[in-house]
Order: sequence, then structure tokens, then C-alpha cells
Amino acid sequence: MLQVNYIRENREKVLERLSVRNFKQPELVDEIIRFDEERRQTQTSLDNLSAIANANAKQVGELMRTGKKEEAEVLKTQTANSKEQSKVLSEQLAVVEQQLYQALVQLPNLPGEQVPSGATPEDNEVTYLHGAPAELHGNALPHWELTAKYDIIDFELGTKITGAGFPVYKGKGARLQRALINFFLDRATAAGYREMQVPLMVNEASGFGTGQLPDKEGQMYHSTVDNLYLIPTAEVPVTNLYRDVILKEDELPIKNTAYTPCFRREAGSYGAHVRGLNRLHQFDKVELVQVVHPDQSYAILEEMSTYVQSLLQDLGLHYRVLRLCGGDMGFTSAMTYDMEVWSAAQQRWLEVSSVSNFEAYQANRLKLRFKGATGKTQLAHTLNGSALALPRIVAAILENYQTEEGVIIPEVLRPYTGFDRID
RNA sequence: GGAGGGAUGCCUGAGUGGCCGAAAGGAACAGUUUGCUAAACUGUCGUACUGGCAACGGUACCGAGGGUUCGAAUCCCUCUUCCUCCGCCA
Repeated sequence: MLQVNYIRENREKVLERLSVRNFKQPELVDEIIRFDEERRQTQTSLDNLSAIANANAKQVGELMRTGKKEEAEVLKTQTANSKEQSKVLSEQLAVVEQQLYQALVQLPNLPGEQVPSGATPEDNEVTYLHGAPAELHGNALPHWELTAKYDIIDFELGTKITGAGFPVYKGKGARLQRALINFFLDRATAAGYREMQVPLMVNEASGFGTGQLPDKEGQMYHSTVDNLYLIPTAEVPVTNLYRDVILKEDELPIKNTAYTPCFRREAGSYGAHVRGLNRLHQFDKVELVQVVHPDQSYAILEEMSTYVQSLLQDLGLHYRVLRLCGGDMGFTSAMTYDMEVWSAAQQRWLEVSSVSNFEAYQANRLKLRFKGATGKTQLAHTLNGSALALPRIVAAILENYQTEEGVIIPEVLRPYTGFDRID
């Protein structure tokens, strides 16, 4: 959520930045400014009325003490009258605050200066390309055939016990999952991130805090009896650790990492590209979350991007980095890098990580602030990134490392898997 | 699940209708003193909205929401949550 004060004072700039996103309802901006104006006026009237009422009440007390009962009675009836007025005003205030809020949450984050404008993935900017496509033997298979061939991931079995999109990992497949999780966590720890284990279900307030609610309600599994949501990413619980928190400046940057399963309903997404591990309802991911000083957030975005790339390099994968254009970025992001690995057998790029700077957009909703040296509190910036999401990495490893003699395990993973090939 | 007791500022903790945005102590920060450290002393020390160039004001917030009252941290109701005891249980 953007800050109203900022919108009010930078109307032109806000509109200009929103156009980079190809945002369809620029009229919201003026609506917000109007609601805010009305809110302040109502607030001021109410404050003034309350000030009088408070003064009167004080005087009543004084008169009662000094035994001037009749004067007190007169004052009492006066105050009773103004109470009606306050009631009307505070109802008005509640209405306009609600309208303001509703409008505000519909406004996406403003793209950062470097974000290319554009509407579709075609407008994304490739900022880096690493490696070259693996050269495969003639009988190379897509990963969903490899998993069946080596009996390491069983999609049908998962369908039986739960439904489509909930695979069962078997034997070396399960071990490979665990190896990747441990590898990613160890690397994150070495890079200064603190490992956290967090709840896999969150309440409504947390969903709001990071922006999944009300925007993407349908994406999350909802346990209605308890009104809890299964997390779509560790970003939700880990970032919400800092909801309603005022940090000290010297506590920044905060660097957390967490492994969690992630649950996504992915409503309405069926088709050729969701086969195998490409898109699942439950998958594993190691997430990075940072809370940083506003001056640092773009430098840290680069640092996180570099870190994620180092993982891909160590796994020996051919990948590219995209700077997402305004139209393709997530609602809450100010700038996003996507990392995509080349799926040799599918002949297409698979997104395996997304690293974003949210600037103060999440922090504003979370009320996540820090107190600077001057004693002034201000909103912190938040960032997160996947490091990494497992299924597509598994898919990429299986496809790119397949040989006639089986799938070769990348060197860095062998201490974790305890085997060097799947056959 | 049953019974009881709590929730106050960074922390401990007082406050049971007006003199309370809130005592006191601790922590923290600034200063004085000091050869250094410590101690002592003095001061500062919640958040948000809002008015004002500023000085300085106004309003709201004592877990959340509602109610009673001229007036609520204080009384009433609902909810959340924590603790103690019992039961059940990985």
C-alpha cells in the first residue's frame, strides 16, 4: 500500500510511474486524493468537537466538586447534544476511511526508475545470460518421463491420495529434494541469512500484511473453520514476523531464510505448460527475506540477485536473468528480477526464482518501521526472493543432466544426496 | 475440553469513574562530574492523525471491538490471547 501523503504530494509522479505499469485505473489516484481531503476535513471537525466536549466534561467535574449542581446540569445537556453531532461525524469518518482504504489497496506499487515500461512478458529485459544449452543425447526425455522411468516422482499416486498437483517423491527423488533443501539452506546461512522455521498456516492479518489478501484470495487454500490460510510462500509468515514492529536502525539489515512447503490453488491454470513439475499445488521452496534501510534496498536487490545466480551457477545450469517490465511485475513489487533456467528437453525457459524489492509498499501495510539516529521513525523496505523453488530446479537437473546411463547429480549436491547418479 | 487468574509505555509494574497519556523503578540516549572505567547527578525518553514557518497546540490510542456515562485504563458485554490447575494427546 502506498502512503497517502506521498500520493498527495507527488500526484504527477505517481501517475507517470503507474503508466510504466500500464495501470488501467489512473483515476483512482485522484479519487484517493479526494477521499483523503474529505477524511482530513472530517477528522478536523470531529477533533474540534471532541476538544469542546472534553473541556465541558472537565468543567462538569469541577462544578460538581464545588457544589454548583445546577450549572453542571446545564452543561451536561449541552454536551449530550454535541454527542449526537460527534456520532454523525465519526460515522462519516469511518465511511470515508473505508473508502480511502478500499481505493488505496487497489493501487499497485510504483515501479522503480530502472523498470522498463511494457505490458507483457515480451517487454521484459534480459539483463544477463549464463552458460549454454546442455547438449543432450538423441533419446533425451522431458522430466515427467524421466521421473517415471527412474520411479522417483509419482504424480498418479499423489493424485490418488490428494489430487492433481500433489506429487509423491520416492527413493532418490525424495532424497534429491532433501538434498536441495539442505544445500540451499546451508548456502543461505553461509551468506548471512538466519534460518527460521515458521507456521505453514497464517491468519487473515498476515495475509493482508504481505498483500495476498484481499488481492489473491482465491490463490490460497483456506481453512474456513479456523479462518486460516495455507501459505503460498514463506514470504508471508517470514515478512509478517515484523508486522507492527519498530526496529532500531542498527538492527538493519535483517536477513532471514526459511524452507517451507508452499500451497497454491493456481485456480484456472490448466494446459500444456503445467505438465509434470512445471506447476504444482504443493511444492518446496527456500525463501530469502530482508528488511533493510530505504537507502540500501536497490543495492541489496542486486546482492540478492547475485546470490541466487551463484546457486544456479554452482548447479551448472544455463540460465538468464530478466528485469520484469512494469506490466509483468507483481502487484506489490517496485522492481523484480526473474531467474529462468533452460529446460533442454522442453525447449523453454522455466522460472525458478523471483527476487523483488517492495520498497515501503509492504512495510506500510505491515506497519514495519525503524527508528533512525535522529529519533524519527520511518518505514523500512522489504525484499524477498526464492533461493530456490525446488520443482523446476529438479526438472532442470533431470533434463539437463540426463545421459544414456542415467541422470548425473551435480557435484555440489553429492555430499547431500550421497549418490552421484539416478539410474 | 473444564475451572480460575491475567493483558497498561522498550522492560518490570502502580493505577478501580474526573486532578491519568498514565506513578515508580530499570534499560536506553544526551550532558555534568571524572586520569580511565564505574558510580553519582541533571535532562530526554510511546505511536498515529491533525493545525502552525516555528514556538507550541488539538484529537485518538492502557489486548481488539461494542456499550453505559457530562466524563472510562478504571464499570458492563463480546472476542482474541497468555498463565495456573485438571482432563486428553503427538
